[in-house]
Formats: sequence, structure tokens, C-alpha cells
Amino acid sequence: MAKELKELTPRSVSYSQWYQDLVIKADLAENSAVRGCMVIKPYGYAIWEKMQRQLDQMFKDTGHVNAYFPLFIPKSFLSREADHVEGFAKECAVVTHYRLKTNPEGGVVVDPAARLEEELIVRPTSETIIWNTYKNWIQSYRDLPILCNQWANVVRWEMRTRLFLRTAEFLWQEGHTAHATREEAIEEAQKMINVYARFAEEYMAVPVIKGVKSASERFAGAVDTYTIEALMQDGKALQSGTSHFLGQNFAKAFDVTFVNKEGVRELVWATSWGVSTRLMGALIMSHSDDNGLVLPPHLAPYQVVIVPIYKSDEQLAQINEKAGNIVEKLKAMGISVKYDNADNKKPGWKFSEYELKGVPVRLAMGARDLENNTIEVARRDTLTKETVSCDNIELYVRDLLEEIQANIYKKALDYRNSQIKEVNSYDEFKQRIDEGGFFAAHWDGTPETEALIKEETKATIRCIPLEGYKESGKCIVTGKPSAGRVLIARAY
RNA sequence: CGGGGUGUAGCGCAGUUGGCAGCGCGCCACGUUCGGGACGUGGAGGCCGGAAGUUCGAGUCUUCUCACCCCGACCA
Repeated sequence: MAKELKELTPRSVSYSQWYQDLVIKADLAENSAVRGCMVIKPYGYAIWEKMQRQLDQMFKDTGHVNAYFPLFIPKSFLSREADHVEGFAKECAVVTHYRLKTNPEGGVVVDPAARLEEELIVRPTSETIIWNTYKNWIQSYRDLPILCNQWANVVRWEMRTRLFLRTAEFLWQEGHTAHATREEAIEEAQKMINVYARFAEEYMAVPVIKGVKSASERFAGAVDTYTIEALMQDGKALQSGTSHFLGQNFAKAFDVTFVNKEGVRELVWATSWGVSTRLMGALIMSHSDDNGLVLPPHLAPYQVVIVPIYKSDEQLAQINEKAGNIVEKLKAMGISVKYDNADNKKPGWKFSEYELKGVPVRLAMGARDLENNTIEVARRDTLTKETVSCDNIELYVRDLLEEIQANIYKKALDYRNSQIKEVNSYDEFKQRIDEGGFFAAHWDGTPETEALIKEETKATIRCIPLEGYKESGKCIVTGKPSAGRVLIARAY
């Protein structure tokens, strides 16, 4: 009965069921009493906090500061930018009243007398409220650039939700910057997509492709949307972060101008960029297996867990002392470690549990090890075990963590690279789309062709890659000239 | 918004032609165990999603409702 207790649906049976099972069983999140909204549980939140801490540092290292803007946006703000309202109007939560009253028949009802003069929208994103604010902050070129980020929750009333991948409320950060020149704003948008790509690859161990979105996949209100696209184990793409060059669209909508060095009034240039708790989904789906979560050491809440194996209190006391020593040494090196000597669970149970939770390195110490001055080291990524000396174990573990980090990245990268397929005809593309993966193909650049591909294959142009694929050719659908290949895939 | 499903113990579920509301896990107590999810004995735990109806009698039948989940169209 041992392994069945995990009750994880194998990936081969149903990838989406596996994902759901894993999120629940690994204690990352659960569905809440509110439709489409999740509860992020402590273990899942610990991973998010690690992501946040690292990203926040990277934002600060690139000159940004944090601020906070309101949850509510006056309805009129949203309609100032035509494309923007078009993009978000269908999925907004609207606040219409500000008071309840007790119901004579029990409970409470909305007080009809307390209707708001102007409805408030729960932010689906904050461009409008922020640019309305920036108007007051900017008069001169000396006030620029403004490089603000905020960590916040936003609400998009999605019809169908999936834990972390798409929830009605989600956590994210949104950077909103204001610049004096077009060039500077474009540079900022590109800088931030590079920050995201570096974070994904170095911390999440998720390889991503940087690119530009086609017009129809672009953020509502943007001139250009830069994206990082990751590939999940089932061959579907996941947009993992976006950075937008907004041009002067929001400056126009909110009348944000500055006086330049020559004394001439100009519209301000803008960017916005964000990543969300969706990254959790990317992290989970990129590395995990049928035994549970596999976490990259750089983001694992516990990088190491130590499990004592003992038959008597006396033995436990000896192990406690020796393991305690190792814990101190690991902590001194900045490694997060959990020593689990809880006596209400057996070692086998703990092994299975930490495997499910993706702890990168597990150390086990028992009577044999006490005698031999050894310890058993098990790595989550390969599920291999070996017994090593306790001498300098902390150095061994430190190196092993880096090796695991590199290994899971390489594994994900090899897989991703194996799933990029060049296709040169629409027939070939249609035949192979069910295989999954990225298809590198020529496209004539028109929305009509893009819409046709989506209609007929449910695949979308994920991005026009920033690097590589620049040779010219002929569109696989229309045969018209194309300047370079784009990546097409089915996506989450 | 279309299609499918599920609501019974903390969780996962069973409950036959309508007749004492059950099983597994978990939980509590005690003991034996402990190198890959241990076992024994005892124990606690329920408005059967909600409302109305049929009936001597409803978890079960009828009607109405509410909620959630899954698959599609829309999206980070």
C-alpha cells in the first residue's frame, strides 16, 4: 500500500490531473470557498516568497523602487485608453455599493441606498490608476525617469480557472516606468524581459525563449509586448512573463506631459512589466515527476532535510547531537535545512513526504552511520542515494545543491530544445501539431493568417524570437515572403 | 455561456426493491515498532448541500434551488 498513498495520477495517464493532484498533495494550494480563487498554503507561499525576494532584489539592482497604488479603480479611468478597456472590460469585478444592512429575514443584504456614484473596478492591472497618479508627479525632464514597481493582487474574472495557472485573483508584481524618450522606454522594456529570463533560468531552472508578441497577442494598450515563453512537459507553451513598451498611449489618455531641456512640452513614454503566481505553475510543471514535486535548490523552502533513524531514545540523542552539528554547519553556509526528528512519523513516511514536496537533498542518519561516521545522501532530481563520510559534509552538500540546480536546468533545456521543430509547410504543421512543442515556421506577418492558424489548429504564435530564426523564407500558409521564423505552439 | 459530473464524518468514498448511516485514511489513548508511507487493542467524530413534496417511514423517489469540479469558447 506504500506508494499508492501518494495518490498522484501519473503524467502519462493525465497530465492535467497530475498537475492538480500535485498542487494539492504537495500542500502548495487549494481551492477556496470563493469561486476561482485559491488559498496559497504555507509551503506554496514559501516558494513564492523566495521568488519574490529574488525578483525584488533584481528590480532594485536595476534601479527600481517599490510603491503601492489602490486596489480600486474608478470606472471612468478604464475607458480612457480604448484598446485597454477593450482588453479587460469582459473580466472585471465591479464594486457598486459600500454598505450592507441587516435583513429582517436573517443575514445581511446590500443596502440599496448605499449605491456608489461612480462604480469602482477591482484592478485587473494598474496602468490607469498609476498614470493618473504619474500626471501629478511629472512636470519636467528632471522628474524622469520614474521606475516604480508594486507587489499586489489583481482580479480578472476568468471563466475557467486552474490553480496557479489561471485564478480569478492572483498575486504579481507590476513595474510601471515613465521615460523622456522612446529609446529609453524601449531599452527599459527589453532590460526587464532580460531580467525575467535570467530569473527563470538561473533560479527557476526553467529555460525560456525571449520574443515579441504578434499584434493580436499583444497586451491591451501596448505598442510592443516582449514575452518569455517556457515549454511544459506535456508540450504546451506557458507565457511566463511579459514586458510592454506602451509608447505614449497612457500618457495621451491621462495627459501626462513634461517640459524637455529645450523648454518644449512632450508626452511621456511608458513601460509596464509583470510576472505572477503563474510562475509557480511553470516551476511545478517544468521539473516534477510522478513521485511529486522537484524543486530547484535556488527556490526550495528547504534545500536539505535530515531524517534520523533510531530504535531508542539513547540512539536518537546521539543522532540529535551529530545531526545538530551538521545543521549548524549548513546554516552557516546559508543553506536552509530542516531537521525532522518528529517521532510521530516513521522514516519511510518522511522519505516519501519530502520526495512529494520536492526537497532537493535528503540526509538520513541511523545506527550504522553513527558507527561509521557516515550519512546517507539522497538527491531528489535523480532519486539516487549514496553513503558518504560526515567529514566536510557541508561542503559536499553545498556542491551537490549547485549540481542539482544545474542538472535540472540542463534536463529542462535538453527537453525544450528537442521540442523545437522546424516546419516548412502548413500540411506538415497540421500533421505534427498534436505532438506538442514549439514549431518554428515562416509567417507572412498578417493577423488574418494568424487567426486562420489559431482557428484550424488551436495553436497560437507564441512569439517572434529575439534571437535566431532570422533567415528569410515563405509563409507556410500563404507563401508570401517572411523575414524570419516565428514560434507556434498550443499554450496554457 | 455550452457539454459532462459531484455534493453523505477532517479527507477519500460505499450505501441494493424506500426500513437501525457505513468503510478506508486521518484523529485521540495505551503498547509494540522505526534503514522507503508499521501493527494491535480501545475510543471520539453526522442537520446525508438547501427547500418543498410523495409515504406509516426518504441518504435513497419527485420538483425546485444552491454550490463546487471537469471538458470546450476567452485569458497572465
